[in-house]
Amino acid sequence: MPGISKRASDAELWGRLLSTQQLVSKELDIALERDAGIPLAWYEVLLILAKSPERKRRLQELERQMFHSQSGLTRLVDRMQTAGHVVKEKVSEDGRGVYARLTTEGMRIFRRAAPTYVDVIHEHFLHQMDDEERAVVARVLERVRNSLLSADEG
Amino acid sequence: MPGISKRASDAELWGRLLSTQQLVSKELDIALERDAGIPLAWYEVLLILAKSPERKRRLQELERQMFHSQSGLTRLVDRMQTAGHVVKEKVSEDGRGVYARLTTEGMRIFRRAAPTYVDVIHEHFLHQMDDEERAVVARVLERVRNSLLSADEG
DNA sequence: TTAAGATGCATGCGCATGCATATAGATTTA
DNA sequence: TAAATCTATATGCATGCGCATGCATCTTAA
Repeated sequence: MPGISKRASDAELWGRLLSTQQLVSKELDIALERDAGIPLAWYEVLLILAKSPERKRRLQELERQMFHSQSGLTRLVDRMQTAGHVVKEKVSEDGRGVYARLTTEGMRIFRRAAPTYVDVIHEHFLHQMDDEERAVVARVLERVRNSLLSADEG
Repeated sequence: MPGISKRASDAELWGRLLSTQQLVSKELDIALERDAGIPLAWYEVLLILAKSPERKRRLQELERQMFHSQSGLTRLVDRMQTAGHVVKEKVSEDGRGVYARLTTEGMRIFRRAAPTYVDVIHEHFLHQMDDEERAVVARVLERVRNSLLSADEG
């Protein structure tokens, strides 16, 4: 009954993606908390800022690159500022805007956290597939994402 | 430079999985809220219960099949009971245990929600890949999940 | 140049979550 | 069989989130 088993595995595919994401994220969060004392959400901000010119980025841009609401991002950055990892700075060209800028301390924490993050992703995710499988997964995920992003426009 | 682009796409692969999961989940949540008036988390409970013998399941078992803490599950079921979708019942063989049982109303809501759920998963996820790709993705995700589950035991 | 609307961020509020702990019942052990 | 231990669920508490809204600033157009 290839038809039946095919349908069954189809129905499960989304569930597998979900549990994979949850398990890897949980693993990342625990490892980062242990090795660098920060939650995963903070690492994601540190990563974006560390790759940005002048190690700063407007909240607005952070919001688009992350999956947080606007208010959620404001407060996430607030907490990181309290912890000394970032500072908020006014945007001179736009009186409404605010930059989040990485501090030296924030950069230090990022450097400590990065190897942990990379290790977990490699060990539990990337190393579990060969080159060909990686290519297929990348292609499929990209297609799915584009389908959703273009749907949102309408 | 195949080496460089390969590394670049590797680094992004986890990010793509993450954003795919977030976008599809968001889409599901919005669609279910609109068509059946329930959040995604409720649908997941309804689905498990609807497939269970006598449409009931112990909280303990629900907890294992879902990604919620024990207390989170207690309260999720509480809210669904308040809404009339499930009832909690004592387990006669174990005085500590509690069943969550689907009510007629809960089943009604599930029947209304199911087509929406299935449609979104198909349109935005399953239909975005062919049979061969589906097989690869299923295989890879299963391997990743097993790697994480066996790691947790240690 | 000024009024109408759009944009960027902050904040009050209520909800859901997880952790730690409490409680009640089951099981093991001496 | 009483005490110790373990298990299933509930609950107090702190935290983080999103929505709705507020306020300041920018843009547009007549």
